[in-house]
This record gives sequence, structure tokens and C-alpha cells, in this order.
Amino acid sequence: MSARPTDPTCPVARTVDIVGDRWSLLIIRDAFDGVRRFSQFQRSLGIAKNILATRLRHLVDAGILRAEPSAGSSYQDYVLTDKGTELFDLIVSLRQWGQDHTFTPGEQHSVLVDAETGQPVPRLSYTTPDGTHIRADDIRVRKVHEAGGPL
Amino acid sequence: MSARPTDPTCPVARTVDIVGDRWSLLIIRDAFDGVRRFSQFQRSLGIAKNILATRLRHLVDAGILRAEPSAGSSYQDYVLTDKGTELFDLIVSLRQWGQDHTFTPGEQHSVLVDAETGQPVPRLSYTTPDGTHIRADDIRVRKVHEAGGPL
DNA sequence: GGGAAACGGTTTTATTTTGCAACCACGTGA
DNA sequence: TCACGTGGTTGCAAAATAAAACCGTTTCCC
Repeated sequence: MSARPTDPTCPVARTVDIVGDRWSLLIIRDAFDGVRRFSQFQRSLGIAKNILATRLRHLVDAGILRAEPSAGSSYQDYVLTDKGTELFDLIVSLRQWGQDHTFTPGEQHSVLVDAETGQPVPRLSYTTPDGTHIRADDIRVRKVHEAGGPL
Repeated sequence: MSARPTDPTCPVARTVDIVGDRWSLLIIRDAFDGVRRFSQFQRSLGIAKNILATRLRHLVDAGILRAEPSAGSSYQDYVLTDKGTELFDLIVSLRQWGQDHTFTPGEQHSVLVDAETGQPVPRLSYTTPDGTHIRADDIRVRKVHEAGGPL
């Protein structure tokens, strides 16, 4: 996806190189919403067919989507692989920030609901395994060239 | 940033319209790492100056960065606003997925460490306020046109 | 089975975005 | 003051994206 490789030691940069463009992110969002077929993506996104084709190819090549035969049809479905499904947190992050910062109070938007009960999902936050919340000030990034003990 | 407005009821789409491109995301990443000056961004990213200028302008217009006078200089700093700082989860999501899926076992990469102790931050996961972990299968998206009670 | 429409693309061509290099005014440092 | 760094802008070339036409296959429907 990326022209020139970005900082090769930064996981953020590597992810951005793979999914860091408008259409890829929206395709992945749709995939989480159950969109599977070429024409469904096209209608949902209003994307040109040629660029949809190249994006799907890239995402398949990247192991994020898998093309598999569609049930009861000779066409194929594009479905999230496990690797793709693990982009869930990323889509949630996009969604939550969008809810918080791009809608006026009364404005309607789609919401996450519990698959069983249909109840809205409360706001999610990042925590460590022991339940501690982490915010931006709590951490910093240690680059690979910095000292810091073995691994 | 976006040519044609995407689905106006989807918070994911709105966020993608604002920060859903390679350079904006990397600029925001750098901002979290303490980069503040035009030339620092330029050197860190290897980005052309004209496109850096337009991206910074967009991010300032979007309220994600703020241009403020640099301490002890007549130049200015670009610093994250509160709105921008709340993109922290998004950058963490990019980072964690990148760590998990774009590095081979032995390969070195930058890591998040505790600002105080310098210890690596354990893997973060999304939880509800009562501590429940949420995964992709647990939820679905309810679109605005679907019924679902008031609001 | 036959015709029409939908599907899943590819190709061609136009438009937009990006990247590069040169340039420039202002600040700063020696 | 003289050179260099900063923070851009401008003009041009290259690349990515978008729109439209086209095309073989599949499915729908009678």
C-alpha cells in the first residue's frame, strides 16, 4: 500500500502501511458488519470498482481478508481472517473517537450493541490484564536503539 | 480530507474522513512521542514539506493539533489538543496490531513503557467499566434507521 | 430453455493527489 | 554580517484515484 517504507521499527508505521488508508479501513469496518460480497462493498461504500478490486486484493494478500466460495453460489465471499478480526480494537477506537468528537449532541449515529441482548455497549477503555486503566500520560515509547536491558 | 462525504451516520467513517490517511496518523503518532516542530516532523517522517504543511493545517483545523508559540523561540510548536490526545486509543490499537502481526518473533521494535518505571506496558484490551472484556463476536452495529427504542 | 439483468471484475481515460525540487523571507548563532 | 536553519510556497512530474465503458459469467424469472 505504501510507496516508500516508513520507520521499520515502529509497529504503528507498519500497521499504517497496511491499512492506513480511507478505503481499506472502511472495507474492514463493513466486513465486521457482515458485508461479504464485492457488490455489497461497492454499494455500501460508493467506491469505484477498479479501486475496490485492488483494495480487496491487497487485503487478501495481507492476510486480513480471505476469499472463499459463497454459500449456495459460484461467486465468492470476502471474509475476515483471524488476523483481520484482530483489527476489532482499531475499528472500535475509530468509532469511539468519532462518537465523542464528530457528532453534535442530538445527532443520530450507529451504535455498538450487545449481540445477545441488543443493549448498547458502554464505553470501552484500554486496561492492563490486572484492570488498570492506561492513559496517554502514563506511558512513553521506547525506541529500539535506546538502552533498556535485554529485549 | 475526504473527497466525497462517506456514510454520515457512521462514527467510524467520520473519523476516517479526518485522520484516515497515512501521514495524518503518523503525524499524530509523532506528536504523542513529543515531536512538536515542523522540521522535526519532516525529518522524522521523510515527508515532503508541502504535504506536511497541508496536513498540519488540516489537523489544526480539525482541532487535533494546536499551533502555539515555541518556548524560547519565535517559531511555533504543534501540540496535541485534548481532542487530539483522545486519539491515544487509536494509536495504541495500531501499535498492538502491528506488534502482533507485522513482526517476526526475533525482530526488534519500539515498545510502550511505563513513564515512571520504564517497564514495558502489558498488552491492553478493551473492557467495559465493570471490567468485562469485549471481543468482535460479542457485539454488532445497530444502524440509525433500525428500530431500537428512543435514542 | 431463453432473455434479461446482476455479478465481478478489467481497461481506458480524466482528474486529483502526492512527491520533488527550487525558491524565499525570516530567525538564529557565531 | 554572513551563513545556515526554519517554515513554509510554488511549479512541475509522477502516481494514485475516480468515472465510464466494456465483457464474460452467473443468476433470476418466465
